[in-house]
Formats: sequence, C-alpha cells, structure tokens
Amino acid sequence: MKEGASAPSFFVRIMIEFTAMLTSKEFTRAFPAFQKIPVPLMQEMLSSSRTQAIPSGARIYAEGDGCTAIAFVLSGEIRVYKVGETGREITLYEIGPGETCILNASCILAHTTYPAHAVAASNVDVLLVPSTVFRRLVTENEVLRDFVFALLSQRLSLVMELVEEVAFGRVDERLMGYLIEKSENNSLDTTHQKIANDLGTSREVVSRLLKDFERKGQVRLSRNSITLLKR
Amino acid sequence: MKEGASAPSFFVRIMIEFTAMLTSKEFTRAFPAFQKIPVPLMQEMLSSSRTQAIPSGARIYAEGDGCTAIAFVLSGEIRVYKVGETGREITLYEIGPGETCILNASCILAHTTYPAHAVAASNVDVLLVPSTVFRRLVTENEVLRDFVFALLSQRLSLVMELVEEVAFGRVDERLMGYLIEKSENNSLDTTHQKIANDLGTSREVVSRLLKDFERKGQVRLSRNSITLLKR
DNA sequence: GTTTGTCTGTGACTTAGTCACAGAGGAAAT
DNA sequence: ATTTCCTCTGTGACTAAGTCACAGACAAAC
Repeated sequence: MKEGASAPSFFVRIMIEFTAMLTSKEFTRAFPAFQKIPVPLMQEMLSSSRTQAIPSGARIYAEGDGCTAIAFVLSGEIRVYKVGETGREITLYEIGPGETCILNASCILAHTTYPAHAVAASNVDVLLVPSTVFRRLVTENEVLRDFVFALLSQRLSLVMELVEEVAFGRVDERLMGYLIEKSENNSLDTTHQKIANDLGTSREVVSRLLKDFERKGQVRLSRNSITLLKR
Repeated sequence: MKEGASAPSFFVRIMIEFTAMLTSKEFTRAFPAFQKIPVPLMQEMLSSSRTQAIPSGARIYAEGDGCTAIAFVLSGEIRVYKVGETGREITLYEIGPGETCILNASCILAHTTYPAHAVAASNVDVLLVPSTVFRRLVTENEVLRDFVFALLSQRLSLVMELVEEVAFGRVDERLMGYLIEKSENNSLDTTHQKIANDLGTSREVVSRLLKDFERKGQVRLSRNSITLLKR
C-alpha cells in the first residue's frame, strides 16, 4: 500500500495486521458488484491479499508516495485531502465501504505517485490487494475494469464539482450544507478546525460564521459540538 | 459526440464535416501510442469514425449532455470548464492534440452525462469514434485501455491540483503564472475577461492586478494585449 | 487543585469579489 | 471621413473571506 525509503511513521507501525484470509462472502458483502467475478479469480485475489485494521487518525498516504497495493475499504472512512503551502487543508473526498482508494489504482496502472494525502477518518478495515495482482486482474476481468472506471469517473466528476464550489461558492452556504450533511440527529461532534480543514477555509472564518448562525437561531454551539436547530 | 432533444445550436450547425477516412499514419502521428494497436482494430476504428472540423468558439458540450462518440483531438485546443450560478467560469483543463475528451470516455464507459462544459478554444480537428465501437475496443485492447486510464488519472491529478490552487493560491500569483505560461514571445493577445474566465475570478480583479503589475514595471498593457517585461 | 493544552471568539488588518459607473478604443454603419 | 455603437478597461464603494495576534474558557493531565 505504501512504500518509501524512510522508516515507517509512528502511525504505520501501530497498524494491526490480520492474518486470516477474508472469505469471498465477507468481501462481496461490501462489494456486491464483485459477485460477478469468476470464483477462481476471486479466490486468487483474496488468497494473495491481506486485511488490515487502521486506527482513526493514522496517516495512510502522503503526497508523492508510491503504491505497492490497492486498498478496498471494508469498513470505516478514509479522508483524501490536499495541503497548501500555508498548512491549510481541504478534503477532496472520503472513501467508504464498498469503495477503493482509487488513487491507488491510478498509481498502479499509470505508474505515478500518490497525488494527495490520505488519513483514516475513523477506525478503518481494508483489504490490501498487491499491485501486480491487481494490474493483472484488471487486465483480465471486465467487471473489475468497469468498477475501477466507474469509480475513477465518479471521483473526477466529484472533484470538478469541488472546484466549482470552492471557486464560486459562498463559505457560509458551504458551511451550512456541510453541517446538514454531516450531522446525525441534528448534532455533530467536531471542532471548528476540523470543519475548516474539510472545507478548505480558516478556523476563524468557521468560528465567525457559526457565531452568526447562532445569533440567527440556526444552531446551538458548545465546545466540540454543534446542534442544528429547527428552521 | 453530442446528443439532445433540442435542435442543434447555431455553432453545431456550422460544423464542417469531412467524409474522407483518416489514414492510420495520420492518426498515429498525433497518437503515437496507438502504433501498438493491431492493424485490424485500427482499421475498424478509423473506418467507423469520422473527422470533424470545429471552428473556434463553437460549443461542443454543455453540462448534462449525453455522449454518442468520443473525440480524439488531431489539432487545436478544446477548453473544458465549469460555470457557477453567477455566470462566472473556471477552466478545468485544456485538451490538445494527442489527447481525447476523456469525459467522453467517462460518459461512455460509466453511463453518465457530461459533467462540465466544452468549447473550441481554437479551430479544432477531431476524430469522432462512435461510443459502441470505442467501448468494444477498450474491452478488447490493452493499449487503448492503458491510454484511457493514464489520461483519466492525469486529469484527476490535474483537477485536484486546481482545487489546491483555487482554495489556497493568491490570485496575483496565479495570474502571473498564467501570463508566463500562456505568453509567446513575452506577449499574449487576450482580454481581461478571458483571463478571469480561465482563472475563475472576476474581470475587475484581473484588471486591478494587471494595473498593479504595470505600476511595478512587470507588464505593459494595451487593449486586448499584455506584454511581459523583463524582471 | 493546579497546570497546560486545546478550543473558541474577536479585533484589526489585507485580499478578493460584487455592483455600478464612466471613459477609451475600435469595429461597424453611414 | 465621420458617427454610432459595442467591447474593453479602470475605478469607487461596498461586502465577504482570510491572516495574524491575542485573550479567555474549557477540560485533560498531573
């Protein structure tokens, strides 16, 4: 999944490795489209792969890293983001169960390096397929090719939408949309800094806008928590 | 290339259609990687395709359009861009000779609609390959698959870079970089509005920044023309 | 209970974008 | 050649967004 001459970072070192092979049934529960893959190919893929548990916060990729495997997410979320020169961040998209880290596929098939940063947004379980196996399976199997194409296309469209949002969108509208999307039971536990990192803006702007929302009666604020009020 | 229930736009109607079949040699001059494609497949592709000349300024795609063909650019430039609610534009990337309109490939292979706008930035010559033929050739031929994958990956990386530029970059630095990149013999003929459309900013901001550059002795301005001075 | 680090809010500033408007330049019409 | 009209450019006045510095509240760690 990640190669480099440097010693593994602290986070990489604490990854827990499962040695038991994932069953076809367990895998296709998260990836239903793979039911169409011939059993011998599925068996080969699973027997040459390994599962990995990644704790929340663990850095998975840095920009410029090479790829030796592609990760299929079984559970949890991986956040893919860019970092600017001033240290500000913006989330490009998140990878959930049933998706792959499609930039892995780009790296493997187009022989490039990882063009963003990736971090575990929660505890994550992945199936790691070695790049040589993956490359050959993509060549041989149309279902897998279609899956990868579809995900790459979807990501391209999504990132193009993000360009439009960032270039033309008002931050207050993006923020409200974010709160609505990310909340569960009209509430979310997060920090202003994390919201700013997702939206690609500055922490002070998020604090100011949230304060405005509170004054307007749209939200209730407390430390590490935001509650959406009925409107 | 473009389908829709509405009558063809003015620009589409004036497209000139070439009926002579493109030779393999002519095609591989623009697309060298295709020399590896077996001759029967190349012949089939060329015999079922047609070339098209598109005049500068012609609208090629609007967001939401379906695709019936994929365009391979033989000469000229196609500009792919997004438009915000307020009418402002931002160029995502440009497609030159030796490239395809890769969003066509996304549409064809992943059964989606065109996720941006495309316009001829100059007089353009394209080879139009019908989507059914393209889909089958991608399935059968690894060279074509690799080509499409590589271009899709490249575009994804490029658009992710653009997110970073737009989110974190200073407009004056992006503008100077743009002028340097787009000028020939330290000069470019364009308008402030066109620059603003490429960079996703407003015309007044470009005018103000160019005036600042002029005051600093970095450029010389005249109507429809900007000259870079030595620094 | 105290200390320290994280989180939040705000002031003062600059940069970027909007809206309105005016003037210059040049293409088109006469 | 002159006039008209359209495009292009520049600027003022405003708001929104981002930066930098700083202070205070909260809560985790000791």
